[in-house]
Amino acid sequence: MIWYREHGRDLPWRNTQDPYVIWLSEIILQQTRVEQGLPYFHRFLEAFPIVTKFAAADEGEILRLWQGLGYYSRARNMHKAAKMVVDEFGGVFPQRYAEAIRLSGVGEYTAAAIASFSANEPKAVVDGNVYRVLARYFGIAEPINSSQGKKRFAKLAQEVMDVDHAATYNQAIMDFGALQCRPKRPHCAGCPLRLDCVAYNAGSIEMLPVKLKGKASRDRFFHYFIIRTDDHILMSKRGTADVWANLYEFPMIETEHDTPVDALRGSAAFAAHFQLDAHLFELEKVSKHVLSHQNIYAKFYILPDPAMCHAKKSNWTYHLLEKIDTLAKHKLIFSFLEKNKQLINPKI
DNA sequence: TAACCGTGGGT
DNA sequence: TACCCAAGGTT
Repeated sequence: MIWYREHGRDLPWRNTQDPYVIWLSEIILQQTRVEQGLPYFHRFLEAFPIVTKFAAADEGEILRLWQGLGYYSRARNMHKAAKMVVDEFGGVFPQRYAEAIRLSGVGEYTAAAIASFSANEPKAVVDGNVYRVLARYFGIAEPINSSQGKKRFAKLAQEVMDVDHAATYNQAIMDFGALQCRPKRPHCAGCPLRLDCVAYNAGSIEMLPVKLKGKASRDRFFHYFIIRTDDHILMSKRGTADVWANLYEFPMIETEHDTPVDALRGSAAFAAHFQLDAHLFELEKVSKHVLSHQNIYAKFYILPDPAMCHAKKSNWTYHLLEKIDTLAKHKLIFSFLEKNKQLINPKI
């Protein structure tokens, strides 16, 4: 397609038919901008040039490489998937849709991407770009995030795809959505499809696609405690049932409402872990972190005397100060560490 | 099936 | 500012 040759972006995973490399790039790019994902793609490919190396790594190393990308379940699912490739496919990464979709973290979109880009299997990709292009071109006002809408768009995408050029078609329609039929201020004036575009002719480009709104975010209040000896610092590994699963952070207490330090020190949760007369230095004002479905208000405190922490939870463990770089942490923590290096490393 | 899962950039 | 969006998937 001429348009693609002129405007398509030259990205490293486009010049390969290796399903492992395609899988790597597709998982990294889920809900992620190319500019943000690109360095991670290179980082992972360098650390794990083949899928068997990925499978052999430990989860901590993978999460550490993933640190900062968000949606950390993608990293854990990749590890599972790599092990599945070794155990169930003899270490040969599957190219077919029916096989790829069995892998953890690989859904319909990613399986279609792997199958079409690696083997030209005629499976249409349906991502945010495709929803937008189809909704506008065919003038479909059905919500793209309702279950019925998803089925309708998936069916339509498969019907209109060029089955003889699956890889090129899939790449092209996504590029078309990203660059030409973009969300805001699309380039309709010079669009080669505008004469047949239902939404363009109806003047409803800006209204499509339709997306149902989710419910509002909830507010959460996190209180983090910096507890260190001369050469160690107490860190806590998060559980699996909540945000930032399996990542490390400082020991913390969550409160139901915005809680001033004095009220915090009087709380049962505080008494469960700390001496009641423990000194507490408040470090920063509350910082707000907006996540997908929650607003997290975080405060940091220093507990100058580590002995005042008398009851450590089983997931609270001391780590050498010089080793905390090797722990996978979420953004709230590693950006705090970045801003407060002198607190953690007195040698600086 | 609707809720949940991060982070960053654009408007 | 507050919201939308970005190469989605799992439970």
